[in-house]
Amino acid sequence: MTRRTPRPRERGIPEATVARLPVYLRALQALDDQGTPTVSSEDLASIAGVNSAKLRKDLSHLGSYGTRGVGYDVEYLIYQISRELGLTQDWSVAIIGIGNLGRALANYGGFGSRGFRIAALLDADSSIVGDKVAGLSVRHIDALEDVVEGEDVSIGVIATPAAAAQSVCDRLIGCGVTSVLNFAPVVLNVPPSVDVRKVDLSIELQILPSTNNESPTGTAGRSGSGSPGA
Amino acid sequence: MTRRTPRPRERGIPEATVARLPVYLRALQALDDQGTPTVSSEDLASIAGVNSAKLRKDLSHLGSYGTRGVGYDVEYLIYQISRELGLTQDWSVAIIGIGNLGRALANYGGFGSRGFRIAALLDADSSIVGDKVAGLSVRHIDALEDVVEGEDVSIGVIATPAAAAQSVCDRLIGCGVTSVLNFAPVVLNVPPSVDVRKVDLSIELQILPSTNNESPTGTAGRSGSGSPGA
DNA sequence: CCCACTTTGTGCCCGCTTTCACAAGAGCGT
DNA sequence: ACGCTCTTGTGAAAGCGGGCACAAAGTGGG
Ligand SMILES: NC(=O)c1ccc[n+]([C@@H]2O[C@H](COP(=O)([O-])OP(=O)(O)OC[C@H]3O[C@@H](n4cnc5c(N)ncnc54)[C@H](O)[C@@H]3O)[C@@H](O)[C@H]2O)c1
Ligand SMILES: NC(=O)c1ccc[n+]([C@@H]2O[C@H](COP(=O)([O-])OP(=O)(O)OC[C@H]3O[C@@H](n4cnc5c(N)ncnc54)[C@H](O)[C@@H]3O)[C@@H](O)[C@H]2O)c1
Repeated sequence: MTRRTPRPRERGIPEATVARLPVYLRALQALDDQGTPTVSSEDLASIAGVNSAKLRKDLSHLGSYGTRGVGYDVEYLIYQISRELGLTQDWSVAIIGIGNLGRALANYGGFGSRGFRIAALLDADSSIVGDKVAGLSVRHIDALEDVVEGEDVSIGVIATPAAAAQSVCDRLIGCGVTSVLNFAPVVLNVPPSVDVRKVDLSIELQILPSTNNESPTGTAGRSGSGSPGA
Repeated sequence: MTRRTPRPRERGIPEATVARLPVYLRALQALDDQGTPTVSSEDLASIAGVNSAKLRKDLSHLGSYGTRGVGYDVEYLIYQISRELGLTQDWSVAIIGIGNLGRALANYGGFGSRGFRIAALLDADSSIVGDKVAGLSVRHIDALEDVVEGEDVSIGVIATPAAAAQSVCDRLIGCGVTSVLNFAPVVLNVPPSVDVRKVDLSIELQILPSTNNESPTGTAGRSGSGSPGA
């Protein structure tokens, strides 16, 4: 107890913590759905697959929202984490490249339910433009600037072939998008003000055998899931 | 009784390094394709989007394969990294859950070219079973054990709904699969001998806005999956 | 043979994370 | 009020990982 202000000039919550908040959030929502009113750090940590001390330290960055001897109020914690993650407002997302992966993403219902609205689908292939995917009409990539402005898009999802990714990214940034989720297997070059996250499925596969193959007999493997995030 | 395992783990390449090796590998293959015989750590680091000192340190874990004053031999380095990652042999992969995501994965050509052979597609929905996807016939989940044994599957990719993921995972482990790539938004419970990696697209999205909202300092974009590592 | 130049491999330091361990707080039964 | 039990919040320590900076090693020209 050294702080008195509920929301001090916090320089920011550690990145590692932020990366785990969504995991806690999902666990909490599951608990909420089944009517659990409160949960201890031990139980929540177990569901989320992390150490309970880590969970408590993570949550302590948000403030003291727990009650000693009792635990955390599930609904209240959901609200606090959502607020911290900026999920209390909706974000508009544009998906660029409506191929195998782009379609899967567009058809996935799990985004909308979390405050992410898929606002537009864009592709360069004129034989795809105009198709209806997940209730949206695919628009031509030339309209990118118009779409971003018109739909107030702040997140771009790149699912184009690798060769097109950088130029698409540049155009997104050019019209004000500050967050990019990239599925193409290339390193995108962006100014520091833009946040890029990369999801590379091939790399995940390549890491898999090596981590496990290394030692002949029972090594200390990893039980939880690893998303180093960085 | 306070001290448990003093960390028996030794003899391995740092996990953070392993996670970057595939990135270097891809950069090297691009160089090889265009006929470049050698490359300096500076240049390779630039392509891979990392610090050159970090790259050198990463490579030093594999051995001293560089030549001072010259750089690294591209082909030789490709071989060494591939060997370290266990990519010199082929791995059989089974995809379970042939929905939006499972289909995208099955249709993706980038896996086969890297030593991963998609050996089987499995689903519980009998209206899907028998369909041809990416040249493979979808088989019923009941045949999982037979398929794993018959095709010598060592990597399972779970693309089922969250509710089915744990049971599918248990069955995979039960018939000898030691590596699992999980796309379902749940934390899988597995014995330490099994390596699970999670790719959670929703989480990536949720992290995106918050990381960028913060202060302008040090928010250089760039990240692995989650990864953070994870 | 020597010197100037290039590039690797690594010692060292620093900051971020994780984990432990425990005091302080909160509820409950008596 | 008191003591017991449960659980949080957090110092402190340990462990990684990143990056600077430099000596060592290799190349090429004269
Ligand atoms: N499908 C997967 O499971 C998978 C796995 C790992 C990585 N990836 C990566 O994701 C990306 C997409 O994969 P995919 O399987 O969907 O490929 P895909 O070829 O099926 O789809 C790519 C789409 O992008 C469109 N496109 C091409 N250039 C464009 C441009 N300049 N602007 C807008 N759209 C453009 C194409 O018309 C096509 O519809 C690729 O970079 C791939 O390497 C995919
Ligand atoms: N599609 C995406 O972009 C996306 C994004 C993030 C996360 N995910 C996650 O990936 C998973 C799959 O997503 P999807 O969009 O492909 O869902 P989907 O509903 O389209 O496909 C799921 C498939 O799994 C099959 N299935 C169900 N139970 C099964 C069982 N016990 N054994 C074998 N197969 C079974 C279903 O028949 C269906 O074909 C989900 O967990 C989802 O949350 C998907």
